Amino acid sequence: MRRDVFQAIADPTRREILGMIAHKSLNINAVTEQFDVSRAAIYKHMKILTECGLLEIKQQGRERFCEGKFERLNEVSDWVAQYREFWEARFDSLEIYLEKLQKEKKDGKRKK
Amino acid sequence: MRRDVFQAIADPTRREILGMIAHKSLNINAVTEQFDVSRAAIYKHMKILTECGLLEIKQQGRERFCEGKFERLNEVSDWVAQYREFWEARFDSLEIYLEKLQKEKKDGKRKK
DNA sequence: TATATTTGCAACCAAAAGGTTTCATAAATG
DNA sequence: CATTTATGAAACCTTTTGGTTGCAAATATA
Repeated sequence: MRRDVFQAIADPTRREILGMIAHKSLNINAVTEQFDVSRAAIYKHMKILTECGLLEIKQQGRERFCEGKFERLNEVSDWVAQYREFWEARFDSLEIYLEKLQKEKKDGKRKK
Repeated sequence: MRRDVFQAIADPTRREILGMIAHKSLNINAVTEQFDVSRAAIYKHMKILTECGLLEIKQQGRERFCEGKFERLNEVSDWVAQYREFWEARFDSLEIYLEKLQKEKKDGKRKK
């Protein structure tokens, strides 16, 4: 069975899971509650995410907390980047976009 | 059937196809020659790429030339970008990376 | 200790994905 | 006009995917 990052993020449920645990690690039941599929289905998605390094599971008592590991997304980022020159406009404004992101980051920290 | 960019680029053959036609549009047979699957299989991949806007087919006589349309990759780019802060190191060096890219672009033009 | 909670995983299923062969059609060529 | 070339697409097949139910094991808790 193929198990790479591109395949992992192809499924919308898996992308949602990553979104949910990005800022706060959750146990498997907590994640399951957000969807209307069974725990087993969610568990399988998590296994796939784990197998390709996008998620890490840490046991704590009888619970398992899921934590996002986003480093591996650089594979996707790199792949997309090689085509960035083909949608030039966006490419040219990336520096501005970057500055905006940095600013937002600072503002976020201030609020906390 | 689901037909979004994430699903489209999940298949390695489809990613290869995009790579092949990025710089030079090719007809369907020319693309097929690069793989060891049937023309029909490649045609199906191309149909998927077309349906989600990553590829455009232009008829010219009895041939159809395939041309990459990479704008839609910004959907992927945006999705990944929201997690960039989680692999901080890369984020911090993005400006440098950008400069490098711009430089390479200029060098490329010079060579031609 | 008996019970409830949280999880791992097997067994099973329907639909989707990726592939094939085959045939039809349209355009270019001898 | 007959033939070759390039393609579109149907019919069919196998494997993968995403989902289910059910049960066992481990860890809290009453």
